[in-house]
Amino acid sequence: MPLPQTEMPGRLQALFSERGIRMTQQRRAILQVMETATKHLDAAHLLRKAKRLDPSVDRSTVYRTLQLLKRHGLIDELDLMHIHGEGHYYERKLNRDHIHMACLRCGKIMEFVSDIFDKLKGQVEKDCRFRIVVSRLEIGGYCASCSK
Amino acid sequence: MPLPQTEMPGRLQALFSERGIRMTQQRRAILQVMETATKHLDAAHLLRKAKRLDPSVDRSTVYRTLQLLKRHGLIDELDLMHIHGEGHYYERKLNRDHIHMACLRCGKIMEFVSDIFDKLKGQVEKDCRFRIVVSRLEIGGYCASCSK
DNA sequence: TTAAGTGCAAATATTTTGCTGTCAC
DNA sequence: GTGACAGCAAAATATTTGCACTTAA
Repeated sequence: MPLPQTEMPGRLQALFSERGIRMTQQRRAILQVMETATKHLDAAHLLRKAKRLDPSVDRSTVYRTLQLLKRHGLIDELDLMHIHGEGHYYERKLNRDHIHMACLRCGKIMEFVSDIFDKLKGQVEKDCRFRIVVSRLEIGGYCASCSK
Repeated sequence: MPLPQTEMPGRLQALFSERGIRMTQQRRAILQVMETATKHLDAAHLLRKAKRLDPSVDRSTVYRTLQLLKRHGLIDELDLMHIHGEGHYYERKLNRDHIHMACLRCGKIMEFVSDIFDKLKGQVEKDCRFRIVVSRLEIGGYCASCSK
């Protein structure tokens, strides 16, 4: 039986103290941005938004906090087909994994949850005897409006 | 009915002339490395190997050729969970898409072909009315030997 | 012939690191 | 009090670009 792939939802700050991770003013700002973000953020955007909450936040603290969050499996790192440059995007990991689709024409990002995706991961765990920690399915192509 | 997702197999050089893409000594070297590679190469490895065939090959030509190959859908770009640094890996696109699994402990990269994966892509095309051009499923976790 | 491709060097973009001072616990 | 964390500046890594010269078709 595979372990659950994702974290329970909950406030990142609460998860930090549960795990005994030290909370700082800067981390609080960064976590708050991650929690309230409505779209996928790259490191530069995250920095800019966190600076609004706490101007002392430095770029390196953003990167160090992102590493911390990744290590704890609290966020996912995405490429989104590098639609805007070579950097990465980050999102809060929620209950259920989802697929990301990026429209190569209009740049829109769509998300999609699928039982078949879960089934596929189950197959990989079973057939390859591979214990999945993190998975990422990203698709590039043309959305309904752009392929009309 | 979705279009086929992948290129027919064939020598990259032949595909170039079919499409009227100009062939140069440097591109020939780079393509030959891509064609004969037994594992996933990053830009730096590709450059080093291409230089052995033609010492005049420059880093920028490698990047420009990679862009060309990507634009023509002849190669796939992978992250392989950034197991060694932040760069990308490249592989010849063959008949059938496959999943990449990277062991977070030993660094081994595994590939897996699955009908369920094809079915999942079919579902995305149908349910989201999204025309898929390129797709990438990368999984990080622990391989059979490492999770014993 | 000439548009496309190349090397070279420099620029850009992204991420990481060393160090010294500060703060959470 | 002390070990973990911070900012800052600089380095490291990865990729792109401008330009003048070269070459494939």
